[in-house]
This record gives sequence, C-alpha cells and structure tokens, in this order.
Amino acid sequence: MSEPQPDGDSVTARDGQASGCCTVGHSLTDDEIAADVQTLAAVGNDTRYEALRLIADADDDVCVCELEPRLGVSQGAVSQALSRLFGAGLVERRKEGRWRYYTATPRADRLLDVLDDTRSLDDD
Amino acid sequence: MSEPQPDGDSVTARDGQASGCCTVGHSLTDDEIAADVQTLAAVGNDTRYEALRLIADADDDVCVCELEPRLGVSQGAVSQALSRLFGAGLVERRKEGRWRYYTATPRADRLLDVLDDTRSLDDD
DNA sequence: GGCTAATATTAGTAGTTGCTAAGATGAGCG
DNA sequence: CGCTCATCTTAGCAACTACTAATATTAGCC
Repeated sequence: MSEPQPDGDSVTARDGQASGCCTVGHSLTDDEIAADVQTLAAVGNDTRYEALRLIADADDDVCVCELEPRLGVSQGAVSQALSRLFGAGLVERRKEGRWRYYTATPRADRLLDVLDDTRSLDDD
Repeated sequence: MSEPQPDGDSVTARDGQASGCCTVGHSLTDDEIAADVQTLAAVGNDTRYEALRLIADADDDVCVCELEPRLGVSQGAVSQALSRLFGAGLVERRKEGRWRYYTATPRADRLLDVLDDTRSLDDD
C-alpha cells in the first residue's frame, strides 16, 4: 500500500499506537470511546430520541406516565428506553411516591442543542 | 391514569398533536427527528465513531488507505462505514486520482466537541 | 392486610445490523 | 490494451436490538 501522504507530516499521530510516523491518530482512551459510542447509540433510536426530546424540552421534570402516551410503544418499552438513557448518562431520575420523574443532564441538553444548531448546515 | 401534573401548566405542549392540555411536547417535524436519529446512529458504532474521530482530528483530509490499518476491520467494512457517515452528513469526500479523501463536516466537528466537553460531567 | 396504580423486569421473537468474502468498477501506468 | 491498485458493492450470515406480552415489584390507600 503506497500511502499518498497528502502533505508530509500534516496528519497527526497523537497516541502511541501508531506504527510508523505520519499516520492518522486521535487521543482518546478505549473507555472514552466506549462511553461516547454508548451515549450516541442510546439517542440513535427513534423511541429514545423522542423520549429524550420530550424530557429535555419540558420546563420541569417529566413523569413516565406523561411520556407513555406520546411514544407509541408499550409501557415496558418506555421503561426500557428510559433505563437506557439513564445508563448512558443522558437523564437523571427522581422517585416521588409512586412516580418517577426524569430530567435531562447537561450532556443531553448540549447534544440536542448541537443537533438543532447544525441541522440546517448539512441536512439531507 | 391520574397524571401527577408536577406544577399545573409547567410542562409545555408545543405542537398540535397533544390530546388535551398540559402534556409534554416538542417542536420537531418527523423529518427532523429522522435526520437526527440517523446522524446519531451513524456515529453510535465503534468502527464509524473511530473513523470519524480519525478524520476530524487530522489536520488535513484523510485518505481511506490511512484509515484502513487503524480500524481493525476489513477493507469493505471501512468503505461501508465511510459511506454511512457520508450519508448522515458527517463527512465530505473528494476524489483525487485513485484515492478518496474524507473531511469532517461542521456538524461532525461540533458533535465531537460536545462529547469532549461533557465527558467529565457524567461519565460512567 | 388486601387492593390498585405506576413502574421495572423478564422471556421470547421478528427485524435489523455489521461484518467477511468475493466480485465489480474505475483510474493510472507499462 | 492489459495489469495493478484503491475503492465500492453485493450476498450471506451470526450477533444484536427493540419490541410485546406477561409477570414482578413497590408505594399509597381503604
């Protein structure tokens, strides 16, 4: 494989795994990558994305029972979706009597903001 | 279902789909939702996430042949990953002779920046 | 305690995904 | 032209996902 090497040393090799010089690279640990991918995959699904939107766009925290009628899936599926969002660090939850209230974390808010901000730039 | 109604009218109903008053809601069209979910699902996979990182963190645009040895999957899988990132509007591509060079779009850059910025806040 | 409402968990399954291997396409070069 | 290299495409399949339906848990209430 005769690598084209666009511009000599222009492509950085920031971590130690690089075999020679001049190869591409990034500076993330495996754990960081896994966490990011988990986060992204958690929102990369219609039901969970909509659930997160509903939670993030609400002025107050949101009860599960308010989400159920909006998501068009069974109660069990809603519960699973929320658990997954929680596991990915995208929502917090608070118990109050029989009810469970959800709020979006700062990470979730910022992620959704970027999506809103950049949608017009290169939408399909 | 006796809705708890946290605070009277505190939960907004921004779009017309709401059945009564006082239910949660958001203001996105189905197309916008689908586009966002597609974007997120595209990066929500180890191979594609790493590919995008390598492209975004490089100073110049990156040739496919530079990515292949770093991703640990077959050549065909790399090609598929890049196509999917392209379809999601996360990379641009440029042909130059036999080679194909990829760059990250602003949407991709900003998405990755947010992940970097917020990782420490609520990592697992 | 026994009942009911809200949520979580589990088992099972149809549908989707991400990979490999193989072949196709297209550009440069002798 | 025929070869080779870089990349794309396709078929097929194992692994995973997201759902439903059913059951379990937990909290309030009579």
